[in-house]
Amino acid sequence: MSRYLITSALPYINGVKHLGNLVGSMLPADTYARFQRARGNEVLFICATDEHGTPAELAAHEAGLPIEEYCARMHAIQKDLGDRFGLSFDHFGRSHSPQNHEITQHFYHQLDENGLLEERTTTQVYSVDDKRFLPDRYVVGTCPHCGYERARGDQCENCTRVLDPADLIKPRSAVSGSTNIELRDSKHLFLKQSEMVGRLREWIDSRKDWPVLVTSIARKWLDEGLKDRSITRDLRWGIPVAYQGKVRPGFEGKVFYVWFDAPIEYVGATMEWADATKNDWKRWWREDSGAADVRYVEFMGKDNIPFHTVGFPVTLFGSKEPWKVVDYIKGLNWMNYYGGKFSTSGNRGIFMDHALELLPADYWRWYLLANAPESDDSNFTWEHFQATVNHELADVLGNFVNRIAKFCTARLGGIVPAGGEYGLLEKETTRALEQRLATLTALMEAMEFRKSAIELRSMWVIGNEYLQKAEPWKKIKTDPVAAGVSIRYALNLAIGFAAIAQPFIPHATAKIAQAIAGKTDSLAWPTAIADSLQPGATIAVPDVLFAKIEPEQPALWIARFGGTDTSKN
RNA sequence: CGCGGGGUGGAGCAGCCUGGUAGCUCGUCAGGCUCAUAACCUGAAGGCCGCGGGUUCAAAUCCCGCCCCCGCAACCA
Repeated sequence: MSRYLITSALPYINGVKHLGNLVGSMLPADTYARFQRARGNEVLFICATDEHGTPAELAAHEAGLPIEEYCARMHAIQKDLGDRFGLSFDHFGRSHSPQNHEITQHFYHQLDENGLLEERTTTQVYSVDDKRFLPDRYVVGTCPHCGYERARGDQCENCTRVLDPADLIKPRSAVSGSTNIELRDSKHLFLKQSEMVGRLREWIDSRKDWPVLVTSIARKWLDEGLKDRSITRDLRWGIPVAYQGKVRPGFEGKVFYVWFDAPIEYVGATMEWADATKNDWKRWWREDSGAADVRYVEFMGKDNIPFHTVGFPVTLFGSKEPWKVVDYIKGLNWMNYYGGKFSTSGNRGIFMDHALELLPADYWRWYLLANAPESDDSNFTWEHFQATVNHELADVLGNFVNRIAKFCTARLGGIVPAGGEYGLLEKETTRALEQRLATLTALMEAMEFRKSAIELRSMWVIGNEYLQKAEPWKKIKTDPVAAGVSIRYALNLAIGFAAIAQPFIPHATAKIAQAIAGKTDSLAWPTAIADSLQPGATIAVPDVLFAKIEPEQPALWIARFGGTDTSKN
């Protein structure tokens, strides 16, 4: 038995996540966690909401709630949605937890002790009316290059030029619109990443098996020369720049930058889990406390890769303590919606709560994983979604289970038939399936979900082919024993199909296992196509596993969720 | 010359690293079956593998140049 620490990129707190976020990290991570558990491995699957930063403060302000309450509510909503999507986190924490305060401040202290922090004064935009410093992107004004009037302080959307907020003509606050803004000096802590380049490059170069997407992004940053990075911000909401209760002099009213404390929350959330369940978090994170044999896998969208290949490792290495660092990074591209980005403000795309109002979680899980943006960005369309669900889930898998269960019930009273031996057809079918099972297992091990889905579907098709050749509906008239053999074999296949599909569609496979085998516990990952049903046992016909999406639905959904307008949001 | 990813039958993808009959799903057409969610199974048509050049006995695959699409450029997360 091996031990797997699996983390998913932390969803940001400021709203319900869309399907692109889901397929970009949480869902593939869950599928891998379920697969490893089914194989009998010890798994700790960690996720959390990322709660700090300016957007959270502004979203809370918009909602008319104190930031603490806003985050608590949004956390509860995201946790509930995750549960309903079947995301099997061992713990879904909060980056604002006391545990994360403690461990973030610990890392700060270690980095400081090791001489990797430096105080520097920077000039920042301050909005007098908002009584707050503004991140560059929250300052808007007229672009000095092209005259675009709503250029952001970091970049002009119109001419794409990179800007400095001081360049803007007639700058104003994006928060309140106030023009009463000024530049103020502010002291911040910089992490001397530049001193870590050699160590990081050595580490990245040693990761021979990482995806190109991941190493190329990481190398790009190193090649360009790592800049020292400010790890503090002038905000109220966040983790204070303090250690053991004492605020660093001159840093009153400042907090750590979210990108410093967010990855640390992987550790923080593990501490939350350990406190809640009386477990030992160090066993998963400290190589001097038993974590040396842990395989640590991180899942994230490509936008997150720099922070996990550079930012977080700098923190861990810089502490000069024996922390577990990531062994493998599964980076995913974007899933687009009709060729454009999912967008909250533009009312484009599907969000987790809306998705579940329309259809059960497994429909979404299957479609998203079978079309996961692994080698390239992928594209969501309702037409494709409908075709995928109807054919692969309803017609191929659902119908296979349904036809054999109904036949057994109608002709044999739902009793698993005894007697007879498997013949050539069964043996050939088993051999074909076991070949594919070996491939599937390797693909799952490699986190190739899209290809795994193809393999799964191929195995289900073999089930239908088998019935077509075995023809129990004919044989039952002439050779009841042979018909019984076919039915018994096909029922066992249904259980096997449920076991291998469980990481993808856990709710439906639980229904299959319950109806056919009366099993309520989760199914183990099979190593062979084996008989698990007792002859003489009673089966039931499961309710329709996957109802079809009606032909007229896509047009209605496009009207509701957008889909024709691909202009920029 | 900023960086990265991609361009393969009507649609969506695999194959490229480790050159050697171009594979899968949907769609289309024809047939079979009738246990089943008007489902399932079988077969067929359809591709100068973005463009140009090079290496080689042989290039979708390796090399060079060009064109087009997407994303990212570190104080948004």
